[in-house]
Amino acid sequence: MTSGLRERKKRETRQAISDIATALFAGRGFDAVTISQVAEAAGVAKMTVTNYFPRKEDLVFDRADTIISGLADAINARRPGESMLAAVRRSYAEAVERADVTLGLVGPEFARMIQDSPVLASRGLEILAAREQALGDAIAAETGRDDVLQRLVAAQLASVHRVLFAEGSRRSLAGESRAQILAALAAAAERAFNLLEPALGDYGIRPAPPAPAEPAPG
Amino acid sequence: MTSGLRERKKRETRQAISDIATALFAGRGFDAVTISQVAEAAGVAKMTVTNYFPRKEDLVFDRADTIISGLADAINARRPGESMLAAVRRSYAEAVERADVTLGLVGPEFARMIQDSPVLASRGLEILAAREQALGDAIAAETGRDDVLQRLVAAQLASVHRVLFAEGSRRSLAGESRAQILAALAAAAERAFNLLEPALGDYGIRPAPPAPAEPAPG
DNA sequence: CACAACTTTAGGTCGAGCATAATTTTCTGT
DNA sequence: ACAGAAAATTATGCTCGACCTAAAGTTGTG
Repeated sequence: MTSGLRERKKRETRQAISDIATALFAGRGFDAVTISQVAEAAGVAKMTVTNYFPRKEDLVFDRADTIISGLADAINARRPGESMLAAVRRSYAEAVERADVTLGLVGPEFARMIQDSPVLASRGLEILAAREQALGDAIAAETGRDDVLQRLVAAQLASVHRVLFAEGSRRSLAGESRAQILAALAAAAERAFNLLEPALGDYGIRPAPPAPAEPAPG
Repeated sequence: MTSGLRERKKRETRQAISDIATALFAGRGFDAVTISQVAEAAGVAKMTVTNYFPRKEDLVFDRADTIISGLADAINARRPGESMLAAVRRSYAEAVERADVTLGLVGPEFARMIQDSPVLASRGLEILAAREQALGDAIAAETGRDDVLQRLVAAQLASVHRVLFAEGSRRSLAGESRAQILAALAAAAERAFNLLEPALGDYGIRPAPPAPAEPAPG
């Protein structure tokens, strides 16, 4: 269950630690803040911080799971007749619609914090690699095949998100407004997905489902 | 100059340390060998190892620079009338021709060593990211433009190498022979580059050079 | 041959990550 | 409500990578 006092406290403690840590990092820089300082600021033991966040980077990339599974989810949620490319394109458009932070709208301090810390940048790469891996797994599962081609398709689809994320971060760092960035990203996404259209336009189209409760023909 | 005794000794020391370290790592695993042990085995002080290889991972990825600049070099070396895609395709074919190690023919122990160490795997991602970055820079320099499109082209081209590298490593780990792997990679590369052909076939074609010492027309 | 420039070494600091056991807090059954 | 089980948190201590500084050793040069 997720309703007991124990579970609630755990979630609260975890969130409190993460919040305080992010604030400290954004202010002084990731490498200039020690885990002990985070623990002290959060009013817990150093070991408790380590228990919740095995690596220091985890304090920053708290929602990594969502990002990692996002593309695979988009593939799995594609509609009948929709190609994988179309599904990813649609999921991106929807993310723009709701101004999703994971598009790169992370705020200047946050972007700078990551950029200034090799450890964080490296962890970012790991997350992106894991996302592409998860997408590749999903594609392999869907198509029933797993060779270079499936992995390359995954790489191409994931590349769009990745490059657009970099663009979003760049514009965010440059001080552009959120609306400005979203408009630019939407336009760039159009061009980017269009580039992939000839190669991937008819790849992984979900077949129409078996006819519903209509009287079967014959 | 690089001919003095001092320079020669430096190169020898560096190489000796790197060789001994790689042997130790391959035998016992990257994380199970400390820098002190490497230093002791090489007969130098711990600090000397650190001086040559600021990070422990550098002991393994010694020739990272070559890999990082490889794709950018391929772009820059393309022939008149040759597209960027064609240049990368050709450079890959040439690498297969000479059985280049960087295709993923790294040997089972080496591949396992990297796979078993999060630190090394992460450093591998950094190198791949740096290569894509360098390729993107080269493309931007050549085209005189640097926006999402150029970076996406770089991502797609680099993806081929990356996915094929993973395939090479996988087959290497599976115990396939070098010749077997090379044949498989060559075939897969054909399919992979063909997939990109419609999107990138006429991107970044190098213009014909100004006519040579022929009498100018008119 | 002496001095400058450079390399190597010695010794120490700091922080992340991990292990273990003790202690406190929450949950469960009666 | 209470005892005992289970889980979370804390206290303590260790190893190792990364970094710093000063001294000692080595090579190049006038």
